[in-house]
Amino acid sequence: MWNELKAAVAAALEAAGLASPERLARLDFAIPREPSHGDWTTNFCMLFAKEVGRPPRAIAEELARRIGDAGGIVGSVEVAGPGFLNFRYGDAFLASLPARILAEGVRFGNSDFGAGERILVEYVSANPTGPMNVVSARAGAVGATLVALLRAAGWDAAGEFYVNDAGNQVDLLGESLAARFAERIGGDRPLPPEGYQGAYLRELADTLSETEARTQLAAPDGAKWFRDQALERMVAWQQRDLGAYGVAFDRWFRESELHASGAVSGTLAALEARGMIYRATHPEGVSEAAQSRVKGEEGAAAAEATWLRTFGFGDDMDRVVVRSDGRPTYLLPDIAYHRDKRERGFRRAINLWGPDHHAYVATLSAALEALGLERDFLQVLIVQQVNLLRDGQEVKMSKRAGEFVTLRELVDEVGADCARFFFVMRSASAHLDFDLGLALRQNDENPVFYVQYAHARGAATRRHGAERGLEPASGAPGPLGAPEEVALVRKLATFPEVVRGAAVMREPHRIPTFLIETAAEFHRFYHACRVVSDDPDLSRHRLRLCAATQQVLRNGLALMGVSAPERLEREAESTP
RNA sequence: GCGCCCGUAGCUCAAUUGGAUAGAGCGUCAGCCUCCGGAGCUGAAGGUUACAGGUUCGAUUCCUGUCGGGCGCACCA
Repeated sequence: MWNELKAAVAAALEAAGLASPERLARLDFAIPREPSHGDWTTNFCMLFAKEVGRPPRAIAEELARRIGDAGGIVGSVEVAGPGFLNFRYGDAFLASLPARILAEGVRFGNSDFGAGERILVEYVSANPTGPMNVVSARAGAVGATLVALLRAAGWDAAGEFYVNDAGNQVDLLGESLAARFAERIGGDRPLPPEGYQGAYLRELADTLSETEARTQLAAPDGAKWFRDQALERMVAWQQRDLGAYGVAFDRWFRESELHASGAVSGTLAALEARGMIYRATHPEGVSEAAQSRVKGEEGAAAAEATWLRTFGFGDDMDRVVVRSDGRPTYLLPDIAYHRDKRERGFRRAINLWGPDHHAYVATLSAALEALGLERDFLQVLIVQQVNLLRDGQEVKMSKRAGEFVTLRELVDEVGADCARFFFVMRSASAHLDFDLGLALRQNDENPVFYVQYAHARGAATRRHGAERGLEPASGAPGPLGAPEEVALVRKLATFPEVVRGAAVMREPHRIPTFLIETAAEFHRFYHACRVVSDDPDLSRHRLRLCAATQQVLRNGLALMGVSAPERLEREAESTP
């Protein structure tokens, strides 16, 4: 519908002699929140009034006269307020919409807006050194929904998990596993001072083949074996937990691949060739603000390191890419990884990071620009932290004490549907309070059930109709008599635009918001309009409207990976 | 000290990349099932959008400052 509107207005602009490529590119439409303002609106007459040299209302009035019906969609156009152009659906279009929705089925809501542009969403990417926490759970829900949204809106999107399997954290993990195995057989191999203390490593040690592990414990290069064992089991564990959560990635990309293929050293060479690399004990490029920091610290400046000129590309100082001892910092493989993404043909990369990495956004963006990638290649979304509550009381999460709620525990307790809906429901950039008690409650405080109930209620109504031999209408559009019917159809009509907007803005939370509103609209309709009645014709048309609503709810829930049950099991009444 | 994110009804949050009269849910109060699932619906009360300026036809949204909360701050990832 957005496309049809744009074409109609573009033609009117052309006819009025006001068209230009720059203006057409900025031409946009929105759905007004106030129903009396129509079904669609655009403010562009106000935006161009100055440069055209005419009052906005005069431009709007001229265009309103020239705009056609946009392929049967638009019933009326009016000029309102300071120069808004408001469009209203025609009755015939609204009446035909339920049938259109059912004909499009799972594709209703999709568009080609992304024009097939390739885009890679990297998310979760939790270090394989311990169980995933609730922030990973949130990132998993948001990331998976974002990928689904981008695909629905016409992008060629893929989801990827970056496995940090090359740093010294993984070495430490292997050492910790060796220590736990030694402990199991009564051997002497102390846990490293910075080692991982969680109970999961003891469990993991128990699954090792005893003979093999004994041999490797004694072998001079046995550390590598423990490292690989620990890594593979941790990654498999992550894959299992995320799978149970309904989050699947197109690829698990390993950092070690970049080292093995020479991509890391190749990236350094490429940066060098662009004159972005120098060796020094101190950074050459430093902002005034960071200057005091550099002077304040003295420990790091013993020997020459290799620096990258990120200062000048938006970072506040240059950064070390190779340490003075010759080992690369984390930054260099990160650059190599993003270079690899670009070379695989992705035009854009979206990364979901935790709040503790937000300062790193400027550094990596600057580094990629220094490498010559497009300025808009990387987009980082910060997924804010989660405050876990239980009936209003904060759940303390301290890793040391081991009271740490994992993704698995969360899914086990509230279910994947509930967890995913709650995480996607709030904008990713805002801190989130997640109340475990509330999520478990199966009543009207819980929006997941509210939406699922609307779907199940539609299904129950259709079952009821079928018992009387009434199936949803399949022929010509029926009249929309009651205002509640019209309101519901209007709401369903907005779904493609909600999907498009959520994808363009990278705001998955708009989907659950829409679903809650749609469910409310359906419940209102259900109360006001008897669906299965003595009038078979009317009954079949209303059953079709139920079916169309279910389709939209299902499509929206599917974007979030949440199920749309045909029936909800009633909670057993505790009263006898 | 510097940087980034956040601040909206008693609580949790929306508000369509600057739009028209700031909306939902919960909680509170008052109503609605002889009828398709009451896990529902209707109504009431609740606001100086933290505060002070600025930009313009128009600001919850953008800019500056103040206050409050969170996170980060040279060869750890």
